[in-house]
Amino acid sequence: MSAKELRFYSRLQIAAHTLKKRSDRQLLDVAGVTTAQISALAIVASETAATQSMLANQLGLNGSAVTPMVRRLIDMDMLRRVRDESDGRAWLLELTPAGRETLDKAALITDQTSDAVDRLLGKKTIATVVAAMELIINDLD
Amino acid sequence: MSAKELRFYSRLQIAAHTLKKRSDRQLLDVAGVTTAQISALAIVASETAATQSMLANQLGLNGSAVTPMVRRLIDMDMLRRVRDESDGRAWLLELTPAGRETLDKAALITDQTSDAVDRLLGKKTIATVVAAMELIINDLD
DNA sequence: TATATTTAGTTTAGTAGTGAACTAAATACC
DNA sequence: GGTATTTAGTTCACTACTAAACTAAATATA
Repeated sequence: MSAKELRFYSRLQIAAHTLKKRSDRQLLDVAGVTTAQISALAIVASETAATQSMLANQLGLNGSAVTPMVRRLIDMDMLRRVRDESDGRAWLLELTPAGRETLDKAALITDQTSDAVDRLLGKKTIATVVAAMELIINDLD
Repeated sequence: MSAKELRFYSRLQIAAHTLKKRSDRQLLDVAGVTTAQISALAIVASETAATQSMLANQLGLNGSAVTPMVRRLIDMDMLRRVRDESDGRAWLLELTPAGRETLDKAALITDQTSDAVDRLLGKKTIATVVAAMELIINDLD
């Protein structure tokens, strides 16, 4: 059966959306942030010199989506930004203590979700799906 | 490797978003509609008595998302709606000739995307991924 | 039959994304 | 060194989603 016959596109979109909805609900409840915001905080935490364009790149987003997202995180006191000394156009992003605390609190939820996915799909299927997602992200002409 | 270690959630979200972005661009260019709108039109076309709650259900959306989506499609003259005789709360949705024409035109693009996915992933992987997405949609507690 | 509950759809305020057009800094190039 | 191009970020108008609170019709129940 082909991608068309199996309605690959629809099922991928609906599954991603269903999982996002569930995670957003739990995260908002426990840590007061959305999954998109946690993704951004996680990237900033893992990079020594995070900029907005790096964020856009790693999240697969347009730069214009990152501007309001960073603004909201700054308003929430999760993130701080300073001008990059070596590039007057760029901002360097860093976590505030509150941002780090939120990231830790959120990990309790995201780990639970991962465990549920492990139980539901099994390691072999997870590896196959992740490899397929990598191909779609990087190699779809 | 577990879902957590492989960052299953992130990769699923980014792949779904990347594919959506690409499809939206092509569809808007050729048929003047988005992938979300085509999904809605496709469901209305396949059901004999489509209502908004059925649409919400099949798309995994909240009902409140469907109201403005249907309104836009009616404004674009792709969809018509009439009160359900047997249930005074519900609307019955049907395609206009322009809606059917758009759906046909869009199929040229969505088929191309499916073909690209077929070449990129292969039938076996596609079947595995679709089965995994079904599990996430239906069986994630 | 009257009341309670469920179901279909809407409204509102907020988050999250797009693409296009823009400013300003950095870089390439002749 | 001056011009052209690229890159970082912003703004704008738009689509698209959420949860919560709502109206009104349908259904269940005491």
